[in-house]
Amino acid sequence: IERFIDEARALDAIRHLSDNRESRHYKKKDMIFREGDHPRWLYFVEKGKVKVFKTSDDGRELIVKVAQTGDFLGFLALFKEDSYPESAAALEDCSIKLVPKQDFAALVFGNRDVNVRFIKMLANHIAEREQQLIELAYNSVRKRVASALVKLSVQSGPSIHLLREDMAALAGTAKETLIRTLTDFKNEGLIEITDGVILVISVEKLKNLPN
Amino acid sequence: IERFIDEARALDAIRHLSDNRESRHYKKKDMIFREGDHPRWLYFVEKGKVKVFKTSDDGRELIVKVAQTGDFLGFLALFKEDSYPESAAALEDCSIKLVPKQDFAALVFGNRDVNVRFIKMLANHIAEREQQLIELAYNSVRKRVASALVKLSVQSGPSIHLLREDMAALAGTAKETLIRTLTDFKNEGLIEITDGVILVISVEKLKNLPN
DNA sequence: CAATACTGCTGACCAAGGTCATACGTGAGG
DNA sequence: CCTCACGTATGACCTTGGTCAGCAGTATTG
Repeated sequence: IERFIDEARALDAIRHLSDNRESRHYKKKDMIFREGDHPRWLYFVEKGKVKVFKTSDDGRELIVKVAQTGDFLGFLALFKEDSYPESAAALEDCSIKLVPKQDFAALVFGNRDVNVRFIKMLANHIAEREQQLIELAYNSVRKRVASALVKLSVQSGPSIHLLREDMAALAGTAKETLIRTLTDFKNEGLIEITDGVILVISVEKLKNLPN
Repeated sequence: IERFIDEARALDAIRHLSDNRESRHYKKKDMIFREGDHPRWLYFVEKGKVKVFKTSDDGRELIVKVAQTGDFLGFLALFKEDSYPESAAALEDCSIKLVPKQDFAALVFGNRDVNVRFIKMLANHIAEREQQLIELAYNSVRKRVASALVKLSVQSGPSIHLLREDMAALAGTAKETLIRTLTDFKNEGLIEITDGVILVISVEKLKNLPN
């Protein structure tokens, strides 16, 4: 399959996609799009962190992904052609570029390198979601919280600045249970907490948690 | 995006992909491929039902999808280019055609209609998995079992012939709990059970279960 | 034909974790 | 300056559902 793609060329084309677009500013907690909305743009995160989440019937949130600088949002709806299957909101102040969906589609279908790259990205997303599925199904809250901490620290460094409510939504548990688990980890020396900001001490131990 | 695709032509090309391939026979419970295996073929289900599942660290199964006649299996690994992120096994005797992965790749990247169709399919898969994610995270076992029954009856009729163990793996719960939930549903008149075969009586009530 | 799986089902028990209530500290606004 | 909103933290309680055990019925094997 490698013969189908020039990785560098693809990334280049994708990067140019967001050039010269008007960028919009969102403040912490602002909604970017809502489950059910009709898609008009593809969103490119220029700066800041964004949560992508689904809401259950009784209003509880599950964060499916934390996107940040360089990530695209909302590409799913472009191919379902009806409405977003998820919502997105700013976790901190951020600036986001809006790419008209036609431009994105034209690039994906007009440029073979981008096309292959995009398919790979979709395939990775599926694999990622399936991994989350077994974890949610059969792992204890303790392991899920640990896994969330590891993911966060891998993608944006050991210092994690997130609302407890959002961390809970990321681990798929209740806020109180998350807090208790964090204090456990603190007492076990796996993390430190100062002014609500979590500092991951031992990624390795968090990864290889028993039970 | 519709301007990019001729739906009928795509389906036609895809159907031809599996023509003139040697078909292999699997008996109930035979493994088709294992998580971690290296992919060589794409699998096309000619006849029978197949479970696609992941296994947790402690050996418990979560069925991610029940595939059947007309479905393709194992396409994920073709684009991750390393190994299957899931396993597949026959739920009943079935015959499956093996398509060399190069042929599939050539079709996907050589035929625009198929390309668009395939991307849509991947996008739908992601949306589907995300739906499963919130359900697993925040719905009671009762609702998850109901949802599994609905999905199964929608895709292959009201009469469900599955091992309790597999139904449990589909709902992400323990075998015993699944059985208890089924007898509840039976007592409430939502399903009937004769010789272990489940007959769904009221899909609507199962869909709109409270709590 | 006996013996040993395998599958469906039920009971008893217990722990993980969700819910509700409350308290404390901090920052914003009147 | 007081009050209110918000975020973190902890305690008490109780439900959901997982685990272990046992049993009956049927299929499979030597």
